[in-house]
Amino acid sequence: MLIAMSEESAAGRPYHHGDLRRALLSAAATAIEESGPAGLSLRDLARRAGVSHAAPAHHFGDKAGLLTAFATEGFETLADTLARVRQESGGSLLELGVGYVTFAVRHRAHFEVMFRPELFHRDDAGLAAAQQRARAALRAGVAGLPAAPVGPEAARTELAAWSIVHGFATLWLGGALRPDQVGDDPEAAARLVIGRLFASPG
Amino acid sequence: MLIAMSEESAAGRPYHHGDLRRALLSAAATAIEESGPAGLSLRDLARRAGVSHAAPAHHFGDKAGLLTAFATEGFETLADTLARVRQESGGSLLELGVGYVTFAVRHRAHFEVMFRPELFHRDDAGLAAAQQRARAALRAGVAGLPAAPVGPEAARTELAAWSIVHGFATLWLGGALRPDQVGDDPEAAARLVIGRLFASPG
DNA sequence: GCAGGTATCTTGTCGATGGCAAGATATGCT
DNA sequence: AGCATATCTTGCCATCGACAAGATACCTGC
Repeated sequence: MLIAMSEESAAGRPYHHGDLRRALLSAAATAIEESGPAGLSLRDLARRAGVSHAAPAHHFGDKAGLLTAFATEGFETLADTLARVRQESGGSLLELGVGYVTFAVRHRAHFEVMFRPELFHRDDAGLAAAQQRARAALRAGVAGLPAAPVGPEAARTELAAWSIVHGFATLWLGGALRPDQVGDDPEAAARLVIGRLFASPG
Repeated sequence: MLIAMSEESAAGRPYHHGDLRRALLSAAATAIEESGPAGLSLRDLARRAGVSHAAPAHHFGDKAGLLTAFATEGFETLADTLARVRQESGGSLLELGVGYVTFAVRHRAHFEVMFRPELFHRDDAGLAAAQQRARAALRAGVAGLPAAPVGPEAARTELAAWSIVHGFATLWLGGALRPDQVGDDPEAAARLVIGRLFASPG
């Protein structure tokens, strides 16, 4: 519950590792980027953090618990990213979509876990709250359009926007898009694709 | 190499199981629908098929080999589905997109493996051929539009269409869409969403 | 400052899994 | 009929997730 970051963290290894929970989540990102969520092993994370094989269970209960925390972290980062983009771009839905893709590419490991509910505890309260935050950020992007749709049309627009950016991100991460066809810059490619759906007002 | 479907298959169990390869692929679909690709176990498949735990390895080499065959099967079915839809709908890109979503929902297990290259051998020749077939079916849908785009614009349209249907299917399968917001009929919801991108010419 | 309580981590174990090796058995070709 | 081969079985090992029990360091209350 408290942050036990003493001066020891600078010198030797902090006591009882000091911040194992964070270290494990960080190691998980690296491991998932290397081998995907299916190849993740709690024992491998423990080795990366330099602790015994059973240490992770204390912080997360089980493997799904760790991935629940990992997904929650992802949804929070996504919500923050979208909020910041909306601020900086003046409410452009195009830029919001590009921000979504940017998040997926830069936080590939998180993104790959976030939408795979069989990997984590989908009824976790913190997770649901983070999901709501991210969802609200997306909705605000649609609601803030100059010619903002209302009612069912708004929901449809939101879902269409979400679908196209989510689909592009997923296809990109899955390696389904040949570099010689879409280039090697995911943001530029995303901008062209999303532009096919919405003309940028900003 | 040959189909050993003798008259025994009707009476008792066919000898040496008869068609274990097919039985394992079929069992894999059921198992993946139940627990996702990550929870798949070769030993569980062997139990479902009534053979010893090492039997699957003979047909597929390893787990990734089985999933390679499984993904190939998926791409072939997808290509067939898209070709049939294009025939029946008279070349409507909207209906082609709906067909993509229908495939994903009705062959959920296949779809969940097909775009996760870390699960299979991505350099497999048969897999690549099946991917090409499916990809060509999608491209033909764009090329057959009444006002068919050409050059880079065609590629952009193709990618936008693929992204929006793939994204919608992925979000639907991942349970990210609340039934009270999009209903419980994926095809109807997909039609509305895709319609946001392309007006149906058919 | 110290003693009890607690959070954190370790060690040991169990059942299950993937993969490999070696052997058994049926099939088909000659 | 006999032999080569495809198919399947048995046995084994390293690894994994989960659990139980114990050790260690911290922290609170006095």
